[in-house]
Amino acid sequence: MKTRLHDIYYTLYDYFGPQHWWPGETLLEVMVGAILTQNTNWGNVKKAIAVLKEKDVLEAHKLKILPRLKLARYIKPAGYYTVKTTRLKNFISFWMETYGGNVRKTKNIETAVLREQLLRVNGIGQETADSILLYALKRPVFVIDTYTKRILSRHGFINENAAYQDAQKLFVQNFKADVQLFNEYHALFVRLGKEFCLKRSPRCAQCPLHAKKQ
DNA sequence: GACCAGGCACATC
DNA sequence: GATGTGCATGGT
Repeated sequence: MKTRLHDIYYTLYDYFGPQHWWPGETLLEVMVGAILTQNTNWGNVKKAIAVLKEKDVLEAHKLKILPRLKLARYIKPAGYYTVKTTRLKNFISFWMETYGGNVRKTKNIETAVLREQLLRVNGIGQETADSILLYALKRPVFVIDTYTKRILSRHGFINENAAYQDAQKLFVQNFKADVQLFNEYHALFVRLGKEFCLKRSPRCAQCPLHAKKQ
């Protein structure tokens, strides 16, 4: 059954086109990016990732043995570099110890189990876990971030202080699980958020969703 | 110089 | 369970 959430998807897709998410050449780059981008502008994350590439350490086994002080220095442009160093180290330990850094070993693990394992890693919350699940491990979970929440509440789907699950439930109930759709839809929300729904943006009324209603 | 950015954990009540 | 706070860089 078609709902307004379907209409919004097509409106955004027509307006912006495909977003080609997640930007990243390897699985690990996507995972690392998911942690580095926590409450951080993507432009800063790109700088940090560029340094990791330049230093040739953007591989699980290399990050595993990289001294914390060096890692902290490399990721400095992404901000919060002390906590993020710990978070990256925690994640890499989990990834290496549980799956040997090998995505094929996750093949027979249920998405819900993987999600719980990720959430148990200190420094990985719901959004980061879901980003890793969707964009790195290709599991059909919908990622809820600040922009998505803001847009959903501004359009009356949830209230402003709704829980993560409340927002996520909307997509579980209205769409059948589809990695490509969830990938594109979330990326489109972020694009819309960046361009039109900034906190003090005077452009909110001009966004393609508002324009279409009139 | 203020404000913002693709969160999360921890302290405190 | 809700609410507040620290974490930090770089662009606008």
